[in-house]
Amino acid sequence: MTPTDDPTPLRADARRNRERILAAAEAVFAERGPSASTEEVAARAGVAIGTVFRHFPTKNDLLGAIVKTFMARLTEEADALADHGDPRTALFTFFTRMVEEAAAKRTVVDLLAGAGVDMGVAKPVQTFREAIGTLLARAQGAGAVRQEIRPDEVVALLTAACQVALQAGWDPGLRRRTLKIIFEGLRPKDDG
Amino acid sequence: MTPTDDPTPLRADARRNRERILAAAEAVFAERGPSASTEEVAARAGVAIGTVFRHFPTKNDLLGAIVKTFMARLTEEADALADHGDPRTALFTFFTRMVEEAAAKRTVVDLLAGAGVDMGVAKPVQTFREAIGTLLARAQGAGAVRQEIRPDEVVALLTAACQVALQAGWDPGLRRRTLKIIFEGLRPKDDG
DNA sequence: GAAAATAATGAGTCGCCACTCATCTTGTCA
DNA sequence: TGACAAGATGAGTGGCGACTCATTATTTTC
Repeated sequence: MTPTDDPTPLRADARRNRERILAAAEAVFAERGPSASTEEVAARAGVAIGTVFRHFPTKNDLLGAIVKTFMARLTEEADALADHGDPRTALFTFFTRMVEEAAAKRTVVDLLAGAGVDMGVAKPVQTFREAIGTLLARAQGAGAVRQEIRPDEVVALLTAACQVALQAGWDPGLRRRTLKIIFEGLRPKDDG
Repeated sequence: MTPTDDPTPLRADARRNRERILAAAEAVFAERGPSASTEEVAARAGVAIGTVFRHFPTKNDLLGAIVKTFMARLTEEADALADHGDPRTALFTFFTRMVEEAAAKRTVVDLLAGAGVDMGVAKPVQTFREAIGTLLARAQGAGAVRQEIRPDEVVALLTAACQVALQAGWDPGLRRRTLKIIFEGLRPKDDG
């Protein structure tokens, strides 16, 4: 379980380059989406193209690594809200925050919502869904969300909202109003 | 305005091929999305690749033609519902129908929601938005939708739902339940 | 401070795909 | 029916992008 006792520890320069590549890939894919070229990632990382492929044998592996990191970050955030936030608002806060970030995370949104690309991120995605489930359960316990709503539906709505947040011409006002409609749909009828 | 008095009417075989290409393109792009190759369209149409490019000088032109047709069909459908349907349910009926079709219309959904590809379909899209606006106004007039909701928000929600309907693993049950949440968000508070 | 192991380099390969054009075919019209 | 314009054909071009590998460079190790 400890990541430090790998069979063959990386050489110093290799470790450094790996980090640079991940950082560059995150930036490039965030801007240009998953179809950005590996060349561009290499250039941004200040590294030759071959080095990228040494660390990540296929482009899919690179994308998978990014998505895994991002999902972990989101899960952590959801867990923190579940532990320390107001149960009545935590789900809505998280939802809003994630949609706001969506525009900057084109790749993750595209891949999560997109065609059935697999790339071995099933486990992080599952963990993420569980974190959402916790937020939802707490909101329901506090009477802020209708009882019959299931985690799958929330994840679907969340994905949908993020997808649309990528669109051009989505000003913050429209985003806020659209989210409000979704939230109204989640709330119990008698909620003020 | 009459499309028959073009400067140079098409030859019989050209007219026939044009129709075949459009039909093939609609099918291929529906299945494989907008990244499907022009070769595949030509093959499905039973026509050489050069013929496709004679009728549609760029792939974008071909995509634009398909999208235009589809938007026109949708607009027509929305107008029909506005004229003959129950105002209380017409918007919801249309919404549901369009989302159900989304899985079969990958290209249109991708392009509508996607990056700012322009391809000269601005006018049909505008017309479509107006048709949605009519449906919405009638639903509001009948008290089936809250007054403060604007057409832009409905279009955003519609696009979002269609986007997500493309996902693998979306069974009809999940789709129905998710749409229900959205519809709850649109309805007035005191609505049964 | 070499030798050995590991990593970086980047020109090159391969396949895909939008698009072209010289040549052949077919519809049209007198 | 024959001549000509309009259209169809499909091998070819160019560019792009994922991926390879022989060579060169840098660490590590003793």
